[in-house]
Amino acid sequence: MIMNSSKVRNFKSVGSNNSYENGTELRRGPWTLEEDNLLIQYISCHGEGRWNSLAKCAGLKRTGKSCRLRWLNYLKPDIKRGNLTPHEQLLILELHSKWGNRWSKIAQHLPGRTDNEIKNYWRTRVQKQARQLKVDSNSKKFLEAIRTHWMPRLLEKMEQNNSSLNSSPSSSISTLETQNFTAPSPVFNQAHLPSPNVVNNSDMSNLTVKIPEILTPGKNFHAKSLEDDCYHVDNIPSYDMQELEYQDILLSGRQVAENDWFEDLGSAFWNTDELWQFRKPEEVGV
DNA sequence: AATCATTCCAACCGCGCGATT
DNA sequence: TAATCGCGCGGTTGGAATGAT
Repeated sequence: MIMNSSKVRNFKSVGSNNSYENGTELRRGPWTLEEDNLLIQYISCHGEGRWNSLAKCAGLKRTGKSCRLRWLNYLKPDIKRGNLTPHEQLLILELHSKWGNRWSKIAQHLPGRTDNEIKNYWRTRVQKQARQLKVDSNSKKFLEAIRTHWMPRLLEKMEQNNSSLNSSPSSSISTLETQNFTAPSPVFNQAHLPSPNVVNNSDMSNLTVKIPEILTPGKNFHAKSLEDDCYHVDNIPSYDMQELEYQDILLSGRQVAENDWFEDLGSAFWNTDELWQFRKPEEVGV
């Protein structure tokens, strides 16, 4: 992948404090096509690693760190481009609920996706929704919203993909995106999910997603507590009592709609074609 | 058409950890 | 054992692209 030429326009060299010991100035900012080619050629011949010496040996006036970043996030051949699939989005939501901001760890389970990409996705898409709803993205309210609204919607989306795949064998949608999922109907307590429940390796063909138990049959979609439903979030601070009051209103999928906040969320959340787009809070009365 | 605001993402930075000397 | 080095991670930023007014 060649860098966007518009980025090249703004290339700037570094100041005097960025230099090798021999006085050669280091470059910063967007990479040029020439630099990309140098890095690709060098790595194809010598492999990765020893980034500082690699940078020098390759004739790049860059820090090893910069070379590593450019390679891992952009130039590496198996980097996957384009929008995240519903499957990948669901994985991110689920894995983030387990591991928090452990982006590299999460990325290990999404082949071709980088930690940087996943981090950006979380900040620009997921946290945006939290901001629009005026809730903290780490708050219990928002996490429950993800679990009870977003995840089922993604599963539904995947089911749609699956259907179109079945009806259209020549579809370009990869079977890897759908084969391990049986998406539930929008009525959450009818959710049917695959097993086992664990993301078990980095091979996408073998990936399965652990869905919170709240979405599994027999749970009747009734949240009790974080402990009860095995919803683990490593880095989430303890909730204050006001937050905990929401325990009382986390009801079933249908009952949830009676709660103002969730009703607004629910209607705002899924009425658009794009999975991500809430309407603005004021438009939906939040 | 011009200006301003927002979104998105590539790239940078600081820090911590493990390996090496 | 302490000092140094190299690497990887998570957080943050800069600016192009896009949208709104």
